[in-house]
Amino acid sequence: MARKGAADVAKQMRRSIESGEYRRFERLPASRQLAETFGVARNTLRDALYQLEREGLLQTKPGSGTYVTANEPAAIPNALEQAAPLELIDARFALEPHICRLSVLYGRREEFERLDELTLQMEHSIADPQKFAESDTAFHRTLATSTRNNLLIWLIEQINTVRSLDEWTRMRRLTLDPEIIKLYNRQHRVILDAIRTREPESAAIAMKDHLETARLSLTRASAT
Amino acid sequence: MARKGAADVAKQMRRSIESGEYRRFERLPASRQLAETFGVARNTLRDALYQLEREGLLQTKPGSGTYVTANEPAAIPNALEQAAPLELIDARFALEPHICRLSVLYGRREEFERLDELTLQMEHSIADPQKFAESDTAFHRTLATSTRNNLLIWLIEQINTVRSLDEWTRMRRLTLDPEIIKLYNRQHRVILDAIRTREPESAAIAMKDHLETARLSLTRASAT
DNA sequence: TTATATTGGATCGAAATTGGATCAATCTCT
DNA sequence: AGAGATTGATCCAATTTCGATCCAATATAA
Repeated sequence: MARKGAADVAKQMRRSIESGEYRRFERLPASRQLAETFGVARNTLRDALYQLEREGLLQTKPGSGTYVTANEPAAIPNALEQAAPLELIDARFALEPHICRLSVLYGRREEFERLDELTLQMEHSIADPQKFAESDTAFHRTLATSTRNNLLIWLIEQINTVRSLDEWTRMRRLTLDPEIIKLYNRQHRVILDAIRTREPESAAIAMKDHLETARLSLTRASAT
Repeated sequence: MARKGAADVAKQMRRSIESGEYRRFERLPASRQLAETFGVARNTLRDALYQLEREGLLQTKPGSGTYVTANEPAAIPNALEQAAPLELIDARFALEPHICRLSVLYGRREEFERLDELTLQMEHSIADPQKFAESDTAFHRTLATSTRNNLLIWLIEQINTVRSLDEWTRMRRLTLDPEIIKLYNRQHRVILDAIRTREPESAAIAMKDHLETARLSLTRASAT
């Protein structure tokens, strides 16, 4: 073999196409540019393209460009459905602490009152996991809303979509015993208080604690 | 340099339609105006429209206008298309530092090598904002990939579709002068080094610095 | 209804961009 | 050392894009 390899480039491009980065009918960048992007000679890149063309993924027209002929867009929404429980926790770990910080900055009084309401609801749902879960979802959604950041709101919505899937409701029945709910409620209080007193870092840390608890109860449940 | 082809315009419009930016039965802007919007000759734009018409997405009536005929998937709602520049920065602020931490935990050597490659490319693109931006996008995408978290990867993909929109390319032209690119390159190095030496918090902090810089240059550009 | 403006449709040559092809030099692995 | 792959460079032919101009169909306002 040698340094980079036409096969390696082909492999990488195949993944890009299958992942939906390039979709049907779309034109790939020019071969000269693609070669530079992959850090490879144009000759090698053309070998890679030729390989993919023989597989029926691409079609290249002289003087025009190289076009994607096949592709399965079904892979995109699957990323959400197939998300593993721990993957979801990690995603929330990334998003929600910062959402707390932004909520401190941009949140409005009426949203904080709404959060207070939802927390009260959860505190009255200690024996009802179903109702607790609904309020909990609304709590995190409202938190996202209070950032006034449409993109973040949308991202949280997507994550909530995952949480409402079948497997997740089952998982929740396993983890949501009254003791856990009480703990979650205390944590929600801490988060809300920190936001109301305008302490961004305290709020973020409180959220991290909350998510850490969720991760623990999840791993414990899946271990049994 | 890289001229924009009809297929590229078609790609953008296809995604705009599928994302719901243009709704069913709605009339598109006039072809002359659309051509200017895309920074392309009217001839090229018409080729793009013709492609989309053959795909059944559009229908054009001489003397009247071009109308959207299909648009049901609604997989990606408006929130993504209408995201403001600062909203996007905040979303990345939430996601990417934690992605750095996860990359330290789960990243593989070949991905770090790919990141190194991309950094080199960016360091050779100081005078070419277009190429820099492409490599930059790939850098952050690869970073997400290295977390092995499909949900996070998907979220970053969604955000990247926003970054590729028209307004963003225009905004990039305003902010990406050689000095800024050099600074970004240094920051990318710091991030990558921290990940390679397995220092999650350093990597996260470096990423925060990087995004803070991006935010500053953005606010400065929009202030002028 | 009529006049005017706006829309898409079509064509043209010049310039730019694209993929196709080839070759000697160099590198990598056996 | 030898076989095979990669590189970097050059030239070529096919195609596209551009910018401009003119035409026809429709929409709008008087």
